Amino acid sequence: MEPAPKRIGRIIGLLRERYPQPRTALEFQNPLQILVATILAAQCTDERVNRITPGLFRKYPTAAAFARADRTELEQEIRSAGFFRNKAKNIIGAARRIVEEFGGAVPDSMAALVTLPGVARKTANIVLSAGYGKAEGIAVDTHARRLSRRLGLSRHEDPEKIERDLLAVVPKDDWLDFNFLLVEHGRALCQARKPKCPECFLRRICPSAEALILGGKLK
DNA sequence: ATCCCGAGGG
DNA sequence: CCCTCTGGAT
Repeated sequence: MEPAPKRIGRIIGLLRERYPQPRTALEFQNPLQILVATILAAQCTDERVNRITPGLFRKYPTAAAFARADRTELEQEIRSAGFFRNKAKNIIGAARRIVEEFGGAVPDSMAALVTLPGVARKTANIVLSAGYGKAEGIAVDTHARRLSRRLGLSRHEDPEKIERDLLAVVPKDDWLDFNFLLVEHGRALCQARKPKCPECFLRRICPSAEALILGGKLK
């Protein structure tokens, strides 16, 4: 295998070729909406979140509206996303802090975002990139973790350690899109259960597919 | 390490 | 049945 710094350029080039418009599948129109949608997306498909959010954003158009929400009512509205008690509590708690400490506007820095309840680096990175077009880091979710490990970009399990490994090899100009590129590829081919290595355009530079090639199952 | 938690796929 | 879905707090 080539050293990571060399391979990463090829990987990103091939991913960009295949996924020319990398972006989140979550539907949103402003930073507050991508924040709420990302909180809801924990351990839940984007598709399911997108079924909930249109009605939610109509009913709660601002942080102040979420801050005033009846918790039990909100729990029922987001129930199908799972973890609904924690998520409702965090959405209301984050909205209240946004109103009280940030003048009603979702903060646009990592340091401020991670002070919101229910928001850690993954969610903050998504809000920064999708909501503000900024990148202070790279979001490491279940897809980014799985693909980073399969591609040999990190051996760690802990998302924060994986992010450090990624930040060390991914050129800064690619930080903004890198998570979305991995997620799109994770959904299209590199699924958790049955990755489609035989038809994957990365198979020749992927250690995981390489194992199949050497085993004679692939070429 | 454990808990939160519903829904769909295999 | 078990695994997975863009995690975070205790």
